Amino acid sequence: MEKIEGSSSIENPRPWQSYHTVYTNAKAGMDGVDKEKVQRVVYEMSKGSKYFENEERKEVFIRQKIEHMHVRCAKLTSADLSHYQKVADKRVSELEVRRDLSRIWLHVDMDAFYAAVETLSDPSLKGKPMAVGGMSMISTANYEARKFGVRAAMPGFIACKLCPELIFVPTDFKKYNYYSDLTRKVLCDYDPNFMAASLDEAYLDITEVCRERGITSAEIAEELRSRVYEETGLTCSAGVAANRLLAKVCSDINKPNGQFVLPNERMAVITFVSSLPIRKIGGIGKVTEHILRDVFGINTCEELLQKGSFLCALFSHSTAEFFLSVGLGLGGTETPQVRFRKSISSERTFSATENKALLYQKLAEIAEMLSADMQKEGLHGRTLTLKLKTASFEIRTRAVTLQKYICSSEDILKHASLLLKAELPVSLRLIGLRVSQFNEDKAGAPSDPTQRTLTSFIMSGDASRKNAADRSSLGSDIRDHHFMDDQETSCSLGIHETIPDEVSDPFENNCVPNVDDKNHTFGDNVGEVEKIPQPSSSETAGKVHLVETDSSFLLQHAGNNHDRVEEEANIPNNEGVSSSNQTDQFFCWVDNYKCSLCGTELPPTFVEERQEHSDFHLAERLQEEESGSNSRFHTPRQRPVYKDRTASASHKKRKKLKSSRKEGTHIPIDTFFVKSNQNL
DNA sequence: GGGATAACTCTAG
DNA sequence: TTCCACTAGAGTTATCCC
Repeated sequence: MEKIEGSSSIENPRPWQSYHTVYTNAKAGMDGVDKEKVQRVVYEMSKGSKYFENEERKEVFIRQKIEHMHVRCAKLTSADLSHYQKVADKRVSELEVRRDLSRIWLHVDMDAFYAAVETLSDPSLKGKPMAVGGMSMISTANYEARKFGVRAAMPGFIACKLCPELIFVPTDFKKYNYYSDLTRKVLCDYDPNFMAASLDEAYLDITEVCRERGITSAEIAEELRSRVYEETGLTCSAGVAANRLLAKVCSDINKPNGQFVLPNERMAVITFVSSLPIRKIGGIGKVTEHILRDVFGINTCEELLQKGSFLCALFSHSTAEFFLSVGLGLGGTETPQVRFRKSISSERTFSATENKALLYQKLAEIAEMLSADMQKEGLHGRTLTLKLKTASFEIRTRAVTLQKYICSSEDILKHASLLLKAELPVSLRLIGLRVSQFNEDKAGAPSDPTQRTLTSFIMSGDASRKNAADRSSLGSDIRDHHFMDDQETSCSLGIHETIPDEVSDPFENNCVPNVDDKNHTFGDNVGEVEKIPQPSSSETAGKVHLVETDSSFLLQHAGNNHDRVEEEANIPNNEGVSSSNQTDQFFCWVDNYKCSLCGTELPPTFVEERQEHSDFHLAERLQEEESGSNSRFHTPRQRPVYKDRTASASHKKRKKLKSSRKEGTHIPIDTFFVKSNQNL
């Protein structure tokens, strides 16, 4: 999507070629697929939709980030580069010292798991293109369907276009859990401490079983796959290597029903990763690949090492280290002990609506579902996060940390309603709720978050160091079999302001619809994780940060509901509403395209973004004026309550300025390099 | 300066 | 005809407060 906006089919006869979807990376069973055709169909089916427009917006921001990185690269002097080359060399040396070739890891991955299970249940599906899922989204597709370009995470209606004969089968997680359990019983014989990554994937340390039985890892893999087939009738693929990251890459090489063994020798590893595309690495997704390729010209893992100086110069320590370790073919080799879940959530998509009663009804339903899940697990948490997806696919999250641990649907709904209320009016297509910061009492009785526990007291001493160490030894997506003990989560004795639980509750005065109506259109609430209550050592009382950080908020709400803003935020009447007029006095769009103040390019079609952008400059100017008079910023904060997000106009403006991630020239460049799987 | 918190982003299955 | 899910973890930045 390099230049979709404004381009016609005459200017660009193949606009789909630049439409970056997640469907363009290689996937097992899709070698012979006509990729151009798939891209064209996906593009044709998507263009013009709200989803597509949002993808365009996201693409613009990524391009801006890439531009910023180009600029930063260009500013690096030879002295800088020389310095960062030394930094990179030192880190590579340190990483090399830590290379561990003593363990043998096997990654087992069931072939098209859900589809294979459905075919077992209904043999008439054999040989026919089939997908598990529905019109909105496909969970997985069998290999016959993949030949047409149909794949997981693809909307069903697009899949239909690619393969009109496609058979849809609804998901049935009872079945998948049953077959997953059968498989895991086999895995236990090879590594009782195996790490399940999902229902259909697991990592096994087969070092001991190889040694005890005196056979090779290839033989173990053959035997294991054969036993899984005998027990379940399902095929799987396996990868064997010295660490989990490489084992996962290897399991994909001879898929389906195959295996690949990478010898535990340094040279073999180095040779293997040298030509390996970075996208094959778990943790490097569409965006990271895009940036590494466009900014640094990096396509293979070897090039990560070659460009080490640039990576160390432009990325955070942990991110740069991850890239270098990938270049060296390093990954996790230790088996973590226990791991606890850190959050639990529930979200549902529905037809977009701005009907308040309907939105509160959806919220109530989700609160019910979440509460039921929490009670099943005996979980109580005190941070509640509301997730919203607007009709235009914009994602917002709003969170509150409470003084007490909650798990009842009433408590969840009470606080969630307050968060939602602050966002109204808005047209939404998704509402989600997440609870985190669980208590330590596994029996379920909420503990007092203000009281320090012995565990947290002991563990708090080197919290940050231990967290860093954990990250380097654990694949974060190993989430459902052995949860890491994260009791060392940092804590402090600092006293913070907290939300009184008896806070004035507008929800109680709201007309919240009767939640008895269970005939909602929500899909199955599926959880595939073995959940273990997580202790929390965070002992400080929470505080509220309900101040909007999205620059669009002030504008949106000032424009849509300025009465409320005026009343709640005490903002002068014309501050938000007429911002564009004020801005026009010192700001314009050069060539109707470029910001006269900062040079950010935004096409005329990006109406909302341009509005946000101009208001950003207005806010910036106002802030300058305020800081000149030096007044309100030094006023002590009031005790925070829910209305705090609009309690102080100056406060709000300041926060808005600093965290406006949508504002082109002020976007932190390297904020989004997440390596959730970096240690596999 | 550092811990806690909030918001956002990326990734994976 | 239908028109892009759900769950979870982790990293980064900004802000507040001590």
